Amino acid sequence: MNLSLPDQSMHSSSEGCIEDDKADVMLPCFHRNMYDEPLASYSNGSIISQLLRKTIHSKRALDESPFYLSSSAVADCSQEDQSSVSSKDSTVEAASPSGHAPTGASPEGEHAMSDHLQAKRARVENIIRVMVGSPNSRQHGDSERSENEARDTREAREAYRENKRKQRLPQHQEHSASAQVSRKPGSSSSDNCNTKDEECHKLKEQLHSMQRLLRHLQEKFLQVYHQEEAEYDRDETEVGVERDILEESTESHYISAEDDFERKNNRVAAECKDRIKVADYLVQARPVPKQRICSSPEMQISTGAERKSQQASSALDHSQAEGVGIKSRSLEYYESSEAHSPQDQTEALSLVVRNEETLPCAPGTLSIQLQYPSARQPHPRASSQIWATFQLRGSPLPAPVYGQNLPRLSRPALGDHCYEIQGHIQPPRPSRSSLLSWGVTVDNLCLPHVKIECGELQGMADRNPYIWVFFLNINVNIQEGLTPSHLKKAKLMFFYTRYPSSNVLKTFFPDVKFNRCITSQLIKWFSNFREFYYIQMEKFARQAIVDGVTDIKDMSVSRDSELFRALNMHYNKANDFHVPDRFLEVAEITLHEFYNAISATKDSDPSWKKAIYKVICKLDSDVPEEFKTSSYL
DNA sequence: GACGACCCTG
DNA sequence: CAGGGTCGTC
Repeated sequence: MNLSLPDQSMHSSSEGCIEDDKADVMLPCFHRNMYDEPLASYSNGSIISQLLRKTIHSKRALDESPFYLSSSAVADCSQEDQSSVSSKDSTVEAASPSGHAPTGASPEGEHAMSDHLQAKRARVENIIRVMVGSPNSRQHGDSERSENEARDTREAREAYRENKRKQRLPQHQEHSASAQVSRKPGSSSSDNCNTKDEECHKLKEQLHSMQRLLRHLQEKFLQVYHQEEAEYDRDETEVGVERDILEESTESHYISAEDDFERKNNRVAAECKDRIKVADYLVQARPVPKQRICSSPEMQISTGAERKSQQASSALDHSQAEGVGIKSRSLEYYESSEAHSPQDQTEALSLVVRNEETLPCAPGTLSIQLQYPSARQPHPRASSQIWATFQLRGSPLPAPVYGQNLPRLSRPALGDHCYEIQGHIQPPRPSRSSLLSWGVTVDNLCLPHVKIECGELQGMADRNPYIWVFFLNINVNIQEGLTPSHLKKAKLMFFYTRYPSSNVLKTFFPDVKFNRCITSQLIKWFSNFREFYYIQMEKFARQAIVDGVTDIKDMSVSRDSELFRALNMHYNKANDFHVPDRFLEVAEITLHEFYNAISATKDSDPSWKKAIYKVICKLDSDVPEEFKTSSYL
């Protein structure tokens, strides 16, 4: 078994390098969807929303990144699209490979067009109108402009009654109208060929304008992502939830935001506030029978095939099928090589067991709180975020809850705007009847309600693309507790730092609500890691001496060496993480330190290792920023 | 005395 | 990996 896989860098395996991906952010969307797929596939909402959804899905590296949409970006594209719309020359026939005979593009020629073609044109214009300005936007300030445009269009094409009718359709009918577009095959005469070519050209221009918009949005996204990496203070956003929500609608803090965008932003905020019961949204848990937990582990464990299948599902599939950006999934832990069934997890549960004996467990509730960011947010652009805090309520929650597999946010396969809850709430010891109330999977716990709420949001987003600004930044935090994933993350962090400070731990476990116990436990973890590390070093150093090694130059640590394999197996059991070269260097230095000390018989001193510890402590390196992402693993 | 690191044990 | 004991530091 080759334990050193140079190509399995953490950047490429889980997130992808941001810089590398930057150029291709939208390619999957446009290369495939924009030109190849029929527009009917976007019938479930605005095309922009759908495209954003797909595009975002292709950019998983931007998870949890702050994002804001500058008004200039919107204005640019809107202007382009508006002009395209007002050209009144677009049609979906442009995408048809069949081609049709040309026709005159003059008003006279248009009048000669068949009613059928006119109807199609009207529908296409309607689609474009949906893309350019949402009904919500029209309601709040663009209505005059839209109506004027519509009136101009009608005046220019008096004969287009169909067009008139379509443009007056209420928003819920617009979707169905747009869905009809590509279902009707073209049947125009050959006289329309020139017009169609021109319309084809116009439509492509509109598509390109949308492409530019998306590129602009994603550049902004990346820009903010990089600027905010080290600045975010989660605690600031967790307090004063409702007050902040209220304040948010009147306070905008975008550095480069212009009035237009701020107005839209506040409008969306107000809309969210009205339509969502933001704070204190409690969903009652529904306990499931004990047998379901104890005797049906397959219900809790996703097989590899299942997981692949789940991950293969696109964001569109999930979103359209369920209308929600939050899904549950079996905990990654159970799919890893560390444990293959709940019963395998035993040793790490002592804390939980200890607590559950003193804390009665009643049916839990899952609180979903969508928060607008605090006005005290240190970074102005962070005010474009919504925080969705998942919090267990309703009964004493065993704390710390390490080993209990609380739902956690994970980098989703669904897209950056779609967050999922992974894991299950289940008693760590299924045999304990006192914990049956926790024996509910997240699926059964609350997701139907969550879906409803998120479905509302998504529906809003479909009608108003601007709300995607907020969707993109929904973040989910569990309130407290360390999960097996946190342990795995800590082990990987050990490759960089053997002596992390509590501040470092807090920084790199942003989804953990720190208290004294949590901090101690994390520190204890690293203490255990060090213990294993130094034991291995001493063992191999002594073995080298026994083997007759006389020069430390003969003691190197490579990815093929037995020492590295032992360490890698301990900290990176799944071997899905590319251990940094620096760790090999530190390991080699440590090995040499032990060798030299033992050779000098310093080990007769009871505290002979302390000098080595001091040396190794200084070799700590910075943990990559990527580890700050709670769903990094 | 609180806290953390280390050591040892299970 | 957790718990308990010891020791050093503040």
